[in-house]
Amino acid sequence: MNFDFPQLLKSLQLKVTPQRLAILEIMRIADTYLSPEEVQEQVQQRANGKVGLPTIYRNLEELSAQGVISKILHPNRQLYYYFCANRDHHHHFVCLACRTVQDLHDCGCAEMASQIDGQVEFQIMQALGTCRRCCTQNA
Amino acid sequence: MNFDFPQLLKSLQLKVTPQRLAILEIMRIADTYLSPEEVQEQVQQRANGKVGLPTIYRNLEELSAQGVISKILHPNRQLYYYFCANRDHHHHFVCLACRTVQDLHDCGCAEMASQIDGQVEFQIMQALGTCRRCCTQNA
DNA sequence: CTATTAAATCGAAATCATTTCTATTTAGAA
DNA sequence: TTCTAAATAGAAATGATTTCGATTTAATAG
Repeated sequence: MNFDFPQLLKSLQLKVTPQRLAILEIMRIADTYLSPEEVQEQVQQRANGKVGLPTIYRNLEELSAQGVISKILHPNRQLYYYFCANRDHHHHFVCLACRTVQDLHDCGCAEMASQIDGQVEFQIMQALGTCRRCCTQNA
Repeated sequence: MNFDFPQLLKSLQLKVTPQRLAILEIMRIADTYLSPEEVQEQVQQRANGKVGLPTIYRNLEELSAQGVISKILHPNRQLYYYFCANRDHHHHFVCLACRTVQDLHDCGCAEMASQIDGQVEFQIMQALGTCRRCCTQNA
């Protein structure tokens, strides 16, 4: 992963705006997944200024579409986002209690794809639950 | 799959209401996935009477939670439901064009689960795209 | 068959995450 | 510096989904 965000944005043909840089930086240092509103709060704290929620939504979606951050589908039907430096093909296990994310490497994606009679455009593979740490604490 | 819906409902400790039976029947005969509103329309046509949307939503969710029908997460963020007679562990490939659903058998779920350091509560595995038939037609 | 009761339904209204809209600003190219 | 397409801001709209209270009903027991 390229941590030179200005350059990263340029390579994606996106303008280098302070808002985008702030969003990327917040996402990078977060160690849990965040909701758009949480991203807004933290961006505003950091920048000491206002950033509109539509801007947050738009950028998170763009960055997610470009594969820079990953989207998390929560059972509560809200969207969350997570910055993952790992560029290899992999999936996530999401702890709903502490909001941490584990990378999962081995998967059957290729095997599954080979069974599909058509062209895959979206693929969702995600496990959600309670990580061992949280399981232990609540036991 | 048990197609004796009254008995099925009893086994799930759900009351056997005309609304539930109508929903199950509509889902069973549908050959594509349906939105809650579409289920409502078809239920009302069939029953020649009104059924409230909250009833539809509640029942689809209950039946989905019990594994009787499966939920489809659409990129447009709406929920759709699909009745699948196949009771074995499997996943789906969903055609966004014609709304048909293919069963996918081989998957790496077990392998993925074994990597997870925690307890899985929800697992989403779904591929969406365009089936071969639709690919061909639009080419 | 009737009484009872918890579950289910109805319809209206509320919710609220997300998106749209339009005016304004700004990054980046010329 | 000028220009322009892209990006942002703020307010407002959207619309799928959920909640609420009142009413009905399925199912059990007498």
